[in-house]
Amino acid sequence: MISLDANSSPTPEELPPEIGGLRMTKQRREVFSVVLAERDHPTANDVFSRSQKRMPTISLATVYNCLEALVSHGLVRQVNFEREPSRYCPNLSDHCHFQDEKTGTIHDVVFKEGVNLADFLELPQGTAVSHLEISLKGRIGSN
Amino acid sequence: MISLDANSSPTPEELPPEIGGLRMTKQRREVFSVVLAERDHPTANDVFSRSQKRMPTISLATVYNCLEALVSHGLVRQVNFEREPSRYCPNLSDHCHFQDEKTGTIHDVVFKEGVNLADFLELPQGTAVSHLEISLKGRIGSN
DNA sequence: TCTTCGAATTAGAATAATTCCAATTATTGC
DNA sequence: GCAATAATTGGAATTATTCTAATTCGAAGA
Repeated sequence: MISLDANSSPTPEELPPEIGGLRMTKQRREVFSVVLAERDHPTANDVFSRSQKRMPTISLATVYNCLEALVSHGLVRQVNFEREPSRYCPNLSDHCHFQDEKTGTIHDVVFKEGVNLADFLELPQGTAVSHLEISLKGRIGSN
Repeated sequence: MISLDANSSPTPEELPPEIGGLRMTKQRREVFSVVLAERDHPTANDVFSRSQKRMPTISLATVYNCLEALVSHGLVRQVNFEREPSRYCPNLSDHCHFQDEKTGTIHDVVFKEGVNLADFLELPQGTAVSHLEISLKGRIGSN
């Protein structure tokens, strides 16, 4: 699996020819490595401009295509806050997101050990949840 | 307060001149009564076309203005599912939303008695959550 | 009742994120 | 190396939403 080591992330060249069933191309490697590199929940546009540094010919449409491919193969998570542009997150562990209202910064928030949906939601019986998104907004500390 | 009785919802004329600090106008009454009338999480466009039935001169911009006024005064909730158009919900009780992937229908899901955020989230200390949105997607029953 | 003045409404233009399209370019399997 | 297939590209199109500037409304005071 692709490591999320905080101190080092793979360069595009280090990524294998296939990940999780998704055939990697030069552009997909570039985009994926950009998303892996900084855990700051970049928008498609952010990814685009960062990718352009190494690959000036990449197009925004391709960035969208690559992100969609990565998301649909479960390699990257798409994060939405209300009607803001989607953001992308390489952290695949179970977590949700908190946005600091002051700065706009998004922080990962993990679930407490061993909790699961049915513990806090009155789900109608027979529901199979395939997708869950929890988004928090607020202030942090003394801000 | 405005009742959410399942069997009857106020006509625009029945709404008072001011609700929750928001001065009501003809259009705001119309829009509000439309949102109160059917709990099917309509989009702004849905609200627009329903409003046009009684008030053919209302404009889409006004519907957006009214919805925004109602939302910012806490009379209506804005509901987002990924990048779909926003929907509007008159249910002000603490709840979240489940979207049936088959039909697109959105159902309200209530929290279990007495649960609160801190019970299931590892929130960094000092965070004040001002806004929370939980969106589920999946299949229901035998669908 | 008449006037005034801020707020609300309106139509239409503008914006911005995202998707689509048709043409080109890569890549894979033979 | 050569089809066949898939990915990339630039630009146009789409679409939800917001903005703008002009008009209209409505409450409050004269």
